[in-house]
Amino acid sequence: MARRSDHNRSELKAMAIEAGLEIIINDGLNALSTRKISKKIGYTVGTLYNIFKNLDDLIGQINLGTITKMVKAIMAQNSLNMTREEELFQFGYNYISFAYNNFNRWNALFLHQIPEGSKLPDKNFEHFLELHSYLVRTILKIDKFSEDDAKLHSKILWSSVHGICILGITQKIQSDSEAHLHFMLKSLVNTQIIGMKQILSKRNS
Amino acid sequence: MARRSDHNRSELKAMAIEAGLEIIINDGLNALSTRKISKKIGYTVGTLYNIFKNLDDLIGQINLGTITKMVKAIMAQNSLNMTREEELFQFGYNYISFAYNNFNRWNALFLHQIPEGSKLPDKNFEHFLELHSYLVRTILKIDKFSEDDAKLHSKILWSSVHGICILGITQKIQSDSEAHLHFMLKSLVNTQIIGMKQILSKRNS
DNA sequence: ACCTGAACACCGTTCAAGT
DNA sequence: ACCTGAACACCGTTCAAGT
Repeated sequence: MARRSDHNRSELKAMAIEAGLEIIINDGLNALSTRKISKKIGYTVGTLYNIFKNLDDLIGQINLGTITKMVKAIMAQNSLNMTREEELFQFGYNYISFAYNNFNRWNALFLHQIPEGSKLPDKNFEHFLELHSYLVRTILKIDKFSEDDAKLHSKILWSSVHGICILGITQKIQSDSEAHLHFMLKSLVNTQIIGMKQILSKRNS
Repeated sequence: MARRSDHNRSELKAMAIEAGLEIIINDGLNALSTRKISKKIGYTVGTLYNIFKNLDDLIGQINLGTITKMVKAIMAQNSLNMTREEELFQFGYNYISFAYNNFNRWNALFLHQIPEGSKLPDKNFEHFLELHSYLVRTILKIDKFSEDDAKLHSKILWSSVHGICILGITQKIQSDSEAHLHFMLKSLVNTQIIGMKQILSKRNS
């Protein structure tokens, strides 16, 4: 048997990614398996290995879609008539909202850790670059920061927002609602901006 | 066959936890299996199910040990001749150091997510309470914060430190060394403290 | 009471064999 | 060239049967 060719290579790929995504959304990354995907798309497991290197590769491609969607969602409702400070807050707000409303999908980005060898950064995360440089640009507009300072602060802010997000949503700090996460975020951004400005003005005096 | 009784219940429990911990430390949580543990301790899988409810339970007990060790490590070198600010920094420093130097073990705390049902907070994390309240007390000494403010800021600081830690160590933000994580931490704590004070003094004026 | 061995229903991955 | 089916080496969990 073989060579059904009901679907070409790229169709199969799209079907597999779609099917896998559905499983992740409904039951989380840990519920995902090659066998479930193949059953869903009506092909044998072997077929998946014609298209993907292995399960890690497949998950990576699913996650790439999530990252793309996330970048869009975060950039979407930004920067009309906002102060710089509001822009930073909005960024965090969007980050948290996406995570909260797409939890399994978002969580899969961080649960998926490629085995050992490659201590290289996950290629997928380079697609957040647009967001990173948006943050840097916004910080640069707030005050006379050096490029290095802005990069540093943007990484700190990004990480902090992520920390609130992951610990809050997975209930590792007491935090009862999305609203409360946004409240923490508000305070974080406020203190961070004020502190950044202060340090800068002290250094320059 | 059966009833070897070479080891009593609590010995078996300790052996299983020890064996499991070793696997996690060497190869990460994803490499852990009941079958590997049982082989290591020289008993059948079935035996593990006399002692633990299931694998999640077993992992939970391994993680409890990690949390205990982590709390000790963080509290150990604290608060002699330090300013409040230094104490906060030292807290984060210890947090990051522990994570960096016990990565697989520390990471297991966050990779292990209990299936679905219980949206209750992971009982294990209540053992961080000592650290949380230490943070709150330290913040209260920095300035005239209300109890609520101190709790809020301690949660934010904790989360932010965690965010730097997890994104830095797993290479999701560009950060090349433990030293650089400490550098980010330094900046975070500085800006956070200054910001907190400023907001407080503005509110009171 | 404690432990085993076998069973069940799952995994990821490979590959000879079919069309 | 594409797909299958079977195989291999693994999983978590249960439980009758032995001591």
